[in-house]
Parts: sequence; structure tokens; C-alpha cells
Amino acid sequence: MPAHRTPAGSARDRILETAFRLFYAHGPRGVGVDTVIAESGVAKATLYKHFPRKDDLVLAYLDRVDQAWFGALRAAARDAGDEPRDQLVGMFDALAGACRRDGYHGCAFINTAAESPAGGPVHARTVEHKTVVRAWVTELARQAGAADPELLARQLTLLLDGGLASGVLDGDPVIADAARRSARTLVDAALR
Amino acid sequence: MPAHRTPAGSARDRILETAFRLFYAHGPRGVGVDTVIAESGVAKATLYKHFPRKDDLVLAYLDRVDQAWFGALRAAARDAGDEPRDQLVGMFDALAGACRRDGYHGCAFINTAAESPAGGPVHARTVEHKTVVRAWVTELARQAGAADPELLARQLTLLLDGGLASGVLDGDPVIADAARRSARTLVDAALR
DNA sequence: AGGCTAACAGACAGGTCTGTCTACTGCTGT
DNA sequence: ACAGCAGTAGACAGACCTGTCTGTTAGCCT
Repeated sequence: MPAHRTPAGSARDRILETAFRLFYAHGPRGVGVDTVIAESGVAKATLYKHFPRKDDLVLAYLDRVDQAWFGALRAAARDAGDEPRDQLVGMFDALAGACRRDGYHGCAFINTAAESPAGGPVHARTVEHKTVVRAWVTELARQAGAADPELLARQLTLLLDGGLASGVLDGDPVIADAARRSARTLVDAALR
Repeated sequence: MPAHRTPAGSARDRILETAFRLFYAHGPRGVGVDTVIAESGVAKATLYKHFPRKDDLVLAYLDRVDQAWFGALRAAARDAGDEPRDQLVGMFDALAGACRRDGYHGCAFINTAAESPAGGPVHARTVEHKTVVRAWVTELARQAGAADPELLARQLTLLLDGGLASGVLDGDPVIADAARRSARTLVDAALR
């Protein structure tokens, strides 16, 4: 049970929610800790108690993004029916959904990785995320009966990344549509 | 003709070359003007004379990237032969070449756009670059006889972007290979 | 020779950023 | 009742960043 008077969730939750919103909109580097503090209505000491370094907050942000995006991906696949080959295409509906969302600004992981030093924890976390997603797609491809599930998964995640990455510039849903059609073509070719 | 004693090209060239190297490695935001000055062996006043704002230097950097990348793309297409349908696939060799290059760190445009405010000149310049490339691919697709050149171009540039974007994490050439195979499949399907 | 121009060298102002620290407040469990 | 804990409020240090400004040096053209 939350202690103190907590206007909207615990202080930690408010910090995370605010960080999520600001980090996604401007990139972690583009948002000062002071701004997060001001907008979440939290004391500086509180933030630094929960997240001793700004990087810790960034990593928590990425965890939240991971849950949201991977969840959306699986939900879209599930909604496409029981056939793995349909699910492989259906997951691209998650991309369309993201494009339509207001304030869509591309892939949080790629955007964050682009502004983080190469060997750091942010990079590692991003690689881990992409690896987990690709493993899941690989398993779907295997279930669908692909001759080379690794290759098909690589091709489809490449498409996903492309759609997400260009989202930094343009949330045009035509991108998601093109990606989905590509996916259909690639899946059909791989399972012919 | 260059005035003064210029150890390696004009001061302007040295600044640009240094900025190119540092900006690509760490992102423009991750490199201070002082660092560019120190590494290019130039006086501060000189830098600010040629590039009154840091943004001007960033834009010049993007121009250089545009030339290099678009040039590599066209060269790869040219090397694939005279048939437009082969050129559409062949341009992906430029991606493979980029992946192999030491210090490869993904798409400079996407990386820079990710850390720049949404409405600014950097964004506009990036959109312009992507638009020009896509227009070129569209023309190739039209020459190849695609029923919907716009769609095919969109699909192929999506693949390119995906390959470039994931380069921020991993320069594995298997990515370029997967992209090239996807391109072959998509082109064949579109021209069947 | 002398003026012009490009560049060098570096101090400086004003702002922002992260992270630390002190002092205070109020709820909760024992 | 009271200790402990979670939080508030905000000053502060130290680093870094952009952009300006002053003064000096050296080649080039007339």
C-alpha cells in the first residue's frame, strides 16, 4: 500500500510515467532530470533515491517500452488467428497501430541507442530486446513450417525495424501497409 | 586557392572532416563544438565564421552523408548491370558494404533525426534525403515495369531503412544478406 | 610597403546538466 | 507515543556547452 499522500500513484510510478512520455518525445538526452522532476511533481531526492543514476531511469524506461511494444506485437499476432503463417503477417498490425497513435515518433529503442555510447548498458538492453523479439518471430516461423526460420525471422524483423525507424520522420500509415504487404509476400515465398 | 599554411586542406575542410567523423561516431549532440575545434586543429573563431551555428555544421554533415550514401547506392545499382530489376536488388550491396565498414554505426540521418527536435531543419533535411532516395528507387521500379512503382519503392526503402537502422546495434553482414534476399523476393513478386 | 584577409589562440559570459546535501513534513506500525 | 520512513523543497558544486569577443600572426595582392 502506498505511503504518504500520492495524488496519482506512487512517486516512483509518477516518475516513470513522466519519464516515459518525455523521453519518448525528446529522447533521454534531450530531457533534463530537472524537467522530469518538475513535470512529475516529485522532489529531486526522491527521484535519485529510486534511480541513483539517470541511466537507471533510462533503462527502466526501456523496460516499459519493451513490455508495451512486445505486448502489442503478440496481441496483434494473436488477433490474426490460429495459423502461425497468418500471425507472422498479422503482427504488422501492431506497426499500423503505432503509426496511428498520436505523438508517434518511431522506435524508442533505436532512437535511444542512437544517442547512447556504443558499449554501454543502454545498447546492451536494446540488443537484448531485439534478440528476444527475433527469437519469438523465429519460433513462429518454425511453427509455420519455414525451411529457414532464422532467415524469415530476420527478414520480417528487418521490415519491422524499417517501419519503426522511419517513424521518427513520418508516421504515415502507408508505411505500415507497405510493410504488411511485404511480409505477406515474404511469408508466402518462404512457405511455398 | 587556399590562403595561409593549411596542413591538410583548408580549415573548412578539416572542420567538416572532423565533424563527420565525430558526429557519426557519437551523434551531433554527443560532440561539443570544443571537441571539433580541438581535433581539427582550428581556432574557434574560424569554425564559427564558416558555420555560425552548430546546426549549420550539422546540416553540412548531413549533406556530406547524403552525397556519400546516395552515391554508394547508385554505384551499387550500376554495378548490378543494365537491367533495372537487377539494379533494384543490387543497390543492397551498398548496405553490405556499409555493414562491413569499420566503425559502422547505422544510418546517420535516422540517428541524427532521433536526437533532433521534430519540426527543425535537421528533420526537414532528413525527410528530404529519404524522399530523394525513394524517388530514385521509384523511377527504377517504373523502368523495371512494376505495376505499382510507388509501392515497390516504398517496400524496398523500408528494407533499406531497416538494415540501416539496426546497424546502430549490430553491423552483422547477415542483415544485409537478409535484406538483399527480401529485395529479390519482393522485386520478383512485383514483376511477375 | 602596406592593406586585406584568413586563420590562430584563448579568455569569457551565460546557460544547462547531473548528482549531492541539508532541512523539513507527515503517515504508519509497534 | 514515537521511531522510522517516504516524500517535499530547494540550494549548491562542478562539469560542460554554445556562442562572443579581443588580440595576434602570416600570407597575398596592389
